Amino acid sequence: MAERLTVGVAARLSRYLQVLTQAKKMGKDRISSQEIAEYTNINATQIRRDLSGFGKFGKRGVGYQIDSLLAEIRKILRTQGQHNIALVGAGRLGEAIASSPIFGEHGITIAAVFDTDPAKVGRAIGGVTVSAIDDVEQVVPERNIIVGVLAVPASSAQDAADALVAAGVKIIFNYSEALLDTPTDVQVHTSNPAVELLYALYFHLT
Amino acid sequence: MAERLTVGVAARLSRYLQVLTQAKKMGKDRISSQEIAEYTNINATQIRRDLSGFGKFGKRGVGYQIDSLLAEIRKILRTQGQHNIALVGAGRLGEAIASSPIFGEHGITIAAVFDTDPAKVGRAIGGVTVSAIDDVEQVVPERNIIVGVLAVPASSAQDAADALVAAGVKIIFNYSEALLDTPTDVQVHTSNPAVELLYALYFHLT
DNA sequence: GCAGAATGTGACACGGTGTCACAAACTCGC
DNA sequence: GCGAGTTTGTGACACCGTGTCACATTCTGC
Repeated sequence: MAERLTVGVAARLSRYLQVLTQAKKMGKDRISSQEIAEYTNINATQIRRDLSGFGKFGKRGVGYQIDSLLAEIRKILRTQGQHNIALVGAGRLGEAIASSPIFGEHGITIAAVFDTDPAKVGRAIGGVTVSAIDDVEQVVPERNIIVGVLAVPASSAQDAADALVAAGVKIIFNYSEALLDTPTDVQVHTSNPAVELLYALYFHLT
Repeated sequence: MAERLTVGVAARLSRYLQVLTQAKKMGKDRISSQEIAEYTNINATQIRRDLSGFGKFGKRGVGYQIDSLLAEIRKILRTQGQHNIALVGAGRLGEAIASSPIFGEHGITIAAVFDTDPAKVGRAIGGVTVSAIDDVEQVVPERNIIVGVLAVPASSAQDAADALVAAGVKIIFNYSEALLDTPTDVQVHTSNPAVELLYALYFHLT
């Protein structure tokens, strides 16, 4: 119950969350382990085993009720409530992120947007007013934010990361190619589409 | 030599590629397994073992020469040459992707951009002229493209994917939250920041 | 030439993953 | 209400990737 999940299980559960959310949007209300397997390329037996380790969520002969399974997985991942995050960078990428419905679907709210460019401060993107980067230290603790998303050029990524860390952010999603130096208690997730692409290409070529 | 890499090894090699590329940009020319370990959270012994499986690339007491190690890893991943990719969607996200230097750094060229909006066709983004989506079937084979990147809303993602698949694309990077139905010989990589965030949150909370 | 640093590699334990097989439980049609 | 079909839940087991310790080897710099 209170055991820590292994990275593998947690990763797969997240994946199920994604599939279930979409399946629900498509109007389905039940789903079988077989169907999830088709979308995730994860073995159906493995899926059932992952889930049955936490309780009996399915009905034999029927499958899983999407709504209740979603709730169960969120409970397991302890991510049921609302989460506030901060976005740094109000450029094209920042705007694209802010206006995406993808976060809202999973209970995540972009509660603050920052930019260094004075011309952008005060404008609203995705329903949030852009603040100056200097306000980070005040706004971040105030709104209980522990996750920051960097949508800035590589050249200013480290500065932005430093500001977030100083304000108490513990998880950073870095959408620049820069490597970030951060304290060990801060998790950095760097997304590098180019490298992921090379990785995918390798498996295509073999 | 011609063995297939396991997914774990390939994933780690990609990660090294990312770190090495950045380290090179920072002006370094040598790097130790220990330094790579700090940036990747991968065990230093594991790194050395991964690399030594393919040859003796490092010098004892010194470390690895970044340039030559980059070349070796690219050789192992068989991604040395130039790769052309297609981008679908010339909105904010598409523009952000097209103008990012991240692909060029790894030998990837955005060789075509498509959009359904006639107002965007003909405009240039990231140095490439936007084509109408109907041109996909002609342009994609012509430019030897097997990778497509979807930067479109979820509602049109499936249509765009269908067009790419029909034109011969085998690998799709999906930046919408939609689940895509594709033939089994097409790899789909769906990037879902919200789900990755929940995953990261779980480990922070424990 | 010596101290220090970093690689390359053997050995080994651990745990996650894939897989087969099968009972149990549910739905549906008749 | 019965039987056919479907799908979950689970035991058992083999396999392999991963982490780790240890240590010889080799290089740099002084």
